[in-house]
Amino acid sequence: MASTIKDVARACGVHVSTVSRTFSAPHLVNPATRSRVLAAADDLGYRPNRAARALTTGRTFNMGLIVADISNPFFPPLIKAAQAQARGRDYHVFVADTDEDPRVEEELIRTLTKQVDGVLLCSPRLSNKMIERLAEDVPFVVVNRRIKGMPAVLMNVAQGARLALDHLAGLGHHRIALVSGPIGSWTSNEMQGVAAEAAGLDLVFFGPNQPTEAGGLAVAPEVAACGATAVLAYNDLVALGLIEGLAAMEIGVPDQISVIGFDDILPGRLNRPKLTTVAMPAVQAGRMAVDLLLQSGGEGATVTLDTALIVRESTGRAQT
Amino acid sequence: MASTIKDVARACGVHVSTVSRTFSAPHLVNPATRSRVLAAADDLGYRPNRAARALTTGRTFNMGLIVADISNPFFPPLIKAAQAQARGRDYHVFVADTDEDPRVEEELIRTLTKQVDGVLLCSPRLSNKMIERLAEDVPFVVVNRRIKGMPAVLMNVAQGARLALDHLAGLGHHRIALVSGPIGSWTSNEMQGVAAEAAGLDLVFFGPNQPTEAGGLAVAPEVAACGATAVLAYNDLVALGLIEGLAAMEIGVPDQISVIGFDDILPGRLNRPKLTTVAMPAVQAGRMAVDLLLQSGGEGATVTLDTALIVRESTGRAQT
DNA sequence: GTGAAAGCGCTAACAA
DNA sequence: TTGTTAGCGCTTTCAC
Repeated sequence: MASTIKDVARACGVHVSTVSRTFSAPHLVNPATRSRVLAAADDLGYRPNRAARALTTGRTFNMGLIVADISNPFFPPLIKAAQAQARGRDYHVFVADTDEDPRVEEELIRTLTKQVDGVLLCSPRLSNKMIERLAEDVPFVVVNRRIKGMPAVLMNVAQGARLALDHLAGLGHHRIALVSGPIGSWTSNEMQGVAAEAAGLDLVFFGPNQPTEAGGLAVAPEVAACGATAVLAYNDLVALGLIEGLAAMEIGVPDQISVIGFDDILPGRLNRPKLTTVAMPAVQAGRMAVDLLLQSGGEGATVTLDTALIVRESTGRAQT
Repeated sequence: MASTIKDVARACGVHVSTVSRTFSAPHLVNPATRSRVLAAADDLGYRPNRAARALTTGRTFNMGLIVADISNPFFPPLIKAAQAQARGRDYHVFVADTDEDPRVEEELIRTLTKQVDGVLLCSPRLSNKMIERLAEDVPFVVVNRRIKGMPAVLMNVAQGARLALDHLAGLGHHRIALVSGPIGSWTSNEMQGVAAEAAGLDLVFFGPNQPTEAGGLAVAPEVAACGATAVLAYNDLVALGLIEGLAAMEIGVPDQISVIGFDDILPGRLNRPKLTTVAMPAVQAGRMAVDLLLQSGGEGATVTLDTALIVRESTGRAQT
């Protein structure tokens, strides 16, 4: 059913290499022949087999996109954007979910390696050393993590955290709970870094936590008990879980406790109260990651994207 | 850097075909040789090139998953599940977003065809005729749509709609607004079919609408004005938008109007009031779709998955 | 049980 | 401008 270059060649009485040329170097073939070939190809519904082509050229026109959890609402917009950008460059993208498991992540990368021109690693859970090792076999662009000498798309979490802390301080909050994410998360570390140098604030640290609603729900009692009047959560999901847990204890947000999340995901925008959050430029990040991967020239380039505080309804003046 | 079958062959002094056999038909090779080959392969970090293998075997161990909008919260769990199931079968999956554009959808399928063993079409926007045509070149499994003779994974929307309507009737609602989705949506049609045969209920129809929060927000005034005491929305996003629009008009849910959505997406679970909804088995659908695609025997098999009403907080007794 | 040879669909020198 | 040839990495007869 599916026609090959041979069929086309036979159909218009030329050699296969001529057909090949019409597609990969059209200017090298006689206009008349070219149009004959094109007509025949169109007629047969011929499409070059990209995998076969890759065997000789070394370029697959495929890329991998590896992510810890597709259903974390933070990722879909990023995936969508990356996928769209890739399509614009005639690339297909393998999307793989590691289920937060480093072993799965490693195995996925290994099996993908030969089939792609590069892979986008989003918030990887693998160690730096392992990533560096794997990078010997396939080009990476890392999103949300900094690894020396490796192209990366970073979001300015520190900036966002400062914005958030300033906002809270401005509302009269002093004792603030910092609810972090999983161990080894780059984002978490950045947040803590900012917290460590925050002057005049009394920060209480909680972690590690699952980066999910459940994680937030679980720490809610501790957070409530610590005497903080505000909390900065690892991400919106955690923040939302936290709010829910607080509500179960009849603690109102923002009346009794203010809550800020990170990411700006859809559920936060729809929540009541609407979540105050640090918006992460996921769409832009997806696009940039693809560009960085494809412009082989820019080795080691690191892009840092701005974040922004979006004040909505989950933060308010500290109760006195 | 990346080693091939040749490298392994040379490393342990056997012919490439022996190495090939060790991986694809281990029982045909002498145990002693086998372990020598395996050792060498491991040593060199050899991984078979799947694309090259596909060239001879005709099986790529790749599949495509095409979806209209990755960032619609309904899809990520389905994608994740499909991806996980595929991984368990040693398959990789190309995920592509069509941006709701049929042309993009067609082009994507065409370029993917040679590179995959089959494709999962989720809520496709293409015409039946076109899908049937494309199916000549690559096996499909369609999700959320019925096309004669084509394997499909359906969710029992009609059942869910009946459940929802019964629930509302039981709460004393008679005049119920039906807020539909886009034109030509299979799901919308199913819902309307059920509505048409609902006895003793006074249904008011609104549509078509965008399948988003904005769509719900936009119809809120009309719905409020129509005198209905309850509404069945096309999906959760629409329901959420509706609730927000109603709130803006100071109409309380469920005190003044009850609202039911479809899908059971995360934002609905986190919303206040928590959304009453008809849960769609997205995870199961993703898994089943993969299974259907892979069990080539089951041609034309159609699976219909049950839906379930999840009563939460957005529905209550009709006000009298 | 293992090697030799052909071929999958395509590209890339090299000739003609 | 076009055809010839070789080969990408792998599998699969077919001999041995």
